[in-house]
Amino acid sequence: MPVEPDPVLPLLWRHVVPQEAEAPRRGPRQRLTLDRIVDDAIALADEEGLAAVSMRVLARRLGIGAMTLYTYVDNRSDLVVLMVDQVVGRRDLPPMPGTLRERLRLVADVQLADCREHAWLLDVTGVRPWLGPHVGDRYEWQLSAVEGVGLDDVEMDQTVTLVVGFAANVARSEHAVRAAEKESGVSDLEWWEANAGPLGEFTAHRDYPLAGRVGQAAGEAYQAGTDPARELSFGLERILDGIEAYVSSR
Amino acid sequence: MPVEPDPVLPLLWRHVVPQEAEAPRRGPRQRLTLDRIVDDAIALADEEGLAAVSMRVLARRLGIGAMTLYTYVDNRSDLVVLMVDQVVGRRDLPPMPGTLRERLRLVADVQLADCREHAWLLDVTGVRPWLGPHVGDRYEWQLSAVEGVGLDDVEMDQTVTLVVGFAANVARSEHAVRAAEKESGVSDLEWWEANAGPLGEFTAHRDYPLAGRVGQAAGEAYQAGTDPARELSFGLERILDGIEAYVSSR
DNA sequence: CATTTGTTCCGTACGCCGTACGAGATTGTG
DNA sequence: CACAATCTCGTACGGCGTACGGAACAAATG
Repeated sequence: MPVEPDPVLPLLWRHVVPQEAEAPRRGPRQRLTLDRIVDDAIALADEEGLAAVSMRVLARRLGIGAMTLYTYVDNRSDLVVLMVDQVVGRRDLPPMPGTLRERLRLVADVQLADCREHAWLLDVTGVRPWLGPHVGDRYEWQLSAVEGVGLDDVEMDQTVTLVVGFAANVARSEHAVRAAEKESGVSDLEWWEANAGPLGEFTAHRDYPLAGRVGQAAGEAYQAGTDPARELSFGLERILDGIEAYVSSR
Repeated sequence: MPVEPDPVLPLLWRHVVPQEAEAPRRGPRQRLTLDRIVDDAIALADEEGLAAVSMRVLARRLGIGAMTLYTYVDNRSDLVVLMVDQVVGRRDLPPMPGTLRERLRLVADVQLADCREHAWLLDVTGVRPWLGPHVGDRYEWQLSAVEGVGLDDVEMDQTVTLVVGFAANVARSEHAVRAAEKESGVSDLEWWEANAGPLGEFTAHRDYPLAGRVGQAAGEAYQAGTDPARELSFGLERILDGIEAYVSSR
């Protein structure tokens, strides 16, 4: 059985390929644009999380019937794909600075900023990469940071993946705390105040010499929250050291 | 309003603290053990994914009524917390080898293996870390890899986070492909065969000099799938280079 | 012994979810 | 004008988590 082309692709690339959208179609005009719908879906996800973007809630927000959404989009997961590409396309990508180190730092900063502003991006799974034009633009821009430094093609991809993945992990750990607070309705600090006692009784039955000491230090450092960039910097600098060493060794 | 202690904690630590579980309780004995329930939930998640672990389906698998599950667990998210700690506790942790590099490689390998065998771990979000005894054991073990090399406490945590997070990202990218295949019912290869044409028409309207070249090379390298460890090695070795350089510079 | 009390078990029901289906309204085409 | 295609959207189905209440049961109490 042959596989049909994915119907979400023409939607993703709708602004790149003007196509025959100009041909007048029968029936009433659509009252909304797909851009408007996806923008509202993004706003909703920013405010309430990806799970809150249900077809009914989004439709009500847009002032249309729930099923009307399905005349714009085949299903919910296609909508999420469109959201990702559209939100990635919003950021205009600064020109690459001079040194490799500065370039990769910029790549990480941009990724972290996007994931912080749209934490639901971290919840998007099961999407084939490299689908939409803006994601393509982003990948192209990221690769331009490591072009011409002596890496082969596969290594370029792996380097970008490494840096971008690390930035996403930083955002993910931040997001995990917020998500837990939101789900339970209890702030992180309140939770620890209420549970330090019971937890202490339990851990007393086991030995956690390192975890106890280090966990506390890391928790305080995080709680102090001096520089939000601080969490990023240690890991990122180690990664960049490793990449620079590799590049200059060739 | 004071916050109550989290009722999932006694469940998590039930095997560590024998507590008053021995006291005979009124009413009929519970027909199942919590361990059995969580084990079945883990098996179900391994087979069908975390989303397939619904209270009804799990209860049917266990041969009990759906609502009976709530006499063992307060709610579904508590069940997931128990699943995580229990599955993390299954692996027995090998002793740490001699060099820092070997140690961190082992930490990464173990993390990757767990995430590959139980890909649903990557879907677990909103869980406060450091909750259960086995997660604590794991963290203790991971920290022992970087103990005594000259890092301060916060740096030890960041180093472990860096390595573990990278291994998880490798598993995540593998999982993303499988998840997309499962959701759409179309294998990755089939999808690209069916969509290479349309996608080519779209990308022809835009310039992706690097992304086109590198994406193809990376895709082929992945498709060839020579050594599964290969994907891990490049990024991990760069990270370890960076960590070693930092450690020896102090 | 009988009664009370706290548990376990679980059927029913409510309000969510994604979405299949089909009826009516609206528009361009022959 | 009639026809055909398209948009809009109410209804409905099967899933989800889980609140609630009743029945069965076993230990504590009289």
